[in-house]
Amino acid sequence: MQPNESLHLSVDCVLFGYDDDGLKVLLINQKEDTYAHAQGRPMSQLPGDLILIDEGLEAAAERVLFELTQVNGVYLKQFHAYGDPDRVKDHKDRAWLRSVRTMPDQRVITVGYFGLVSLHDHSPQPASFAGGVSWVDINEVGPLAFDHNSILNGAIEALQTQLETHHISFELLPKKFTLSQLQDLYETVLDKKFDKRNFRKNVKKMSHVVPLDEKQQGVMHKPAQLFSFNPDQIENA
Amino acid sequence: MQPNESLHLSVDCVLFGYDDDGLKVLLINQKEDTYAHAQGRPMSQLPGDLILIDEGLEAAAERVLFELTQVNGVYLKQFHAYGDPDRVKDHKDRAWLRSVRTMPDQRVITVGYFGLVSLHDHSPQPASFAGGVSWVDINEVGPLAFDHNSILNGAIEALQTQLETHHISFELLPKKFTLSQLQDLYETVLDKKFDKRNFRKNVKKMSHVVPLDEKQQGVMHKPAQLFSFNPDQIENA
DNA sequence: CAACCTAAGTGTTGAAAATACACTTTTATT
DNA sequence: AATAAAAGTGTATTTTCAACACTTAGGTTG
Repeated sequence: MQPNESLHLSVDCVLFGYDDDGLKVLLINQKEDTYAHAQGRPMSQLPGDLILIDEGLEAAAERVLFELTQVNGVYLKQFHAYGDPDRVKDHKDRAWLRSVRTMPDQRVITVGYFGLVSLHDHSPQPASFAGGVSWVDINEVGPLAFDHNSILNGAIEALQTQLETHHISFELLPKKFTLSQLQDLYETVLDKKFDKRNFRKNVKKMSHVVPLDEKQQGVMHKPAQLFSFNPDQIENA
Repeated sequence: MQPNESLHLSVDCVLFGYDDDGLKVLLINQKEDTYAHAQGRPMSQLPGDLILIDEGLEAAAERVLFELTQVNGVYLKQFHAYGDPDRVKDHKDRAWLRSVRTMPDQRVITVGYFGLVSLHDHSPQPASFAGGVSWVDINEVGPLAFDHNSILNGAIEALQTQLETHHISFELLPKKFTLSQLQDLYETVLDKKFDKRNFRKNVKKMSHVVPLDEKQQGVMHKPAQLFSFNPDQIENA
């Protein structure tokens, strides 16, 4: 038997964006004339694409994100491969596939990457040509096409794990940030509350979080000290 | 452009076996007439195979392991996908590929799974037809074909992480085991020493490790109490 | 059967880390 | 000058972690 003679491979990207009003994911709304339906409504999906014949997996993920957001150099991490033979065979998804693929019935294995961008400084706007691309609050994501809800869940778990084990928070914050912003980030991503004083005690131990000679301005309360990350100091523990 | 019109997908399995003299990996020695060379010696590789057209990823990994060991139901966990476009293009690997593949020049993306078996009770012997399959001590693995050394390293890291976060040690131990065996397992896998008394204090807190009314026999020292795992009691924390 | 060998088994103490908790300060606004 | 809003700060308690040495049970040996 000729194995996997027609088997396709894609990457799907879960791009997390964070700002002061929460954690969001970049989703694509399927176009009007081609969309799939869930309870009569058009569906969204994660950005993704088939990988090119000579392209590495991470390179493919970078390409997909760049095409959508024009942003380069986002933090990207592979988290899981999804290969259920029927993962693109659901009825609701077939119509859309027929409209965009030359071989819509092919099995597709996909490798999931999650990416992190800060929406504070510069909001990477969805590239103009990419109609229907939008940031959706992580708690307001409805049913997605294919198995994208479970891919999203996998990405959220991976993000939570990494936030606790690696030092990636600065990927989601502005270059200068307050300790309250840092704490809000942890609370949002990990979905639990921290004690303010204890949290700050822990931050003081992190040598890569450095205080600046600068304060918040224009706020109608005591202005907070600003901090930044020194990536050189990230201790790999 | 037609993307990935000829791109292959495989699974590679890192099967860890454990017994009282250490942690081993199942490796395949490439056959005499087809082998690749490293410094003039035949090379080994991880067991793996192209996935079949209608087969799930985990199913493919199970099949590969069953064909080699005749053992079913081993603990299996996906840990990473490897997709460097050149990962099977090294000169030393080409000869072997030409001898076993109909399309030896195709790019192959592979998904890595690691598996766990205890070599205490029943040693799963390499299936007879699979010539040149053997258990190699984890510290004595030489250069492997393709990128299999880095896949192996990825598997070891994943195993270490999981041992500390999930309760998987019983997959590597006999059904009845002593606390010294359990400690040896942790020390071998994590490559560090533990204090005996502190280790045993921690084990007493694990509700899924239950003492039996049974002791070791035939040892020329104080016989140890036997324990077993109660998988129902594994608290998912 | 006594001496001996081997690994099993067992508690305490001090240090470090994690938790719980409430008031004062600084700025902008009215 | 009073007010509103979030920033910033210290201590006492509990829990966890780390270090450390002798006694016990069974088998073997002379």
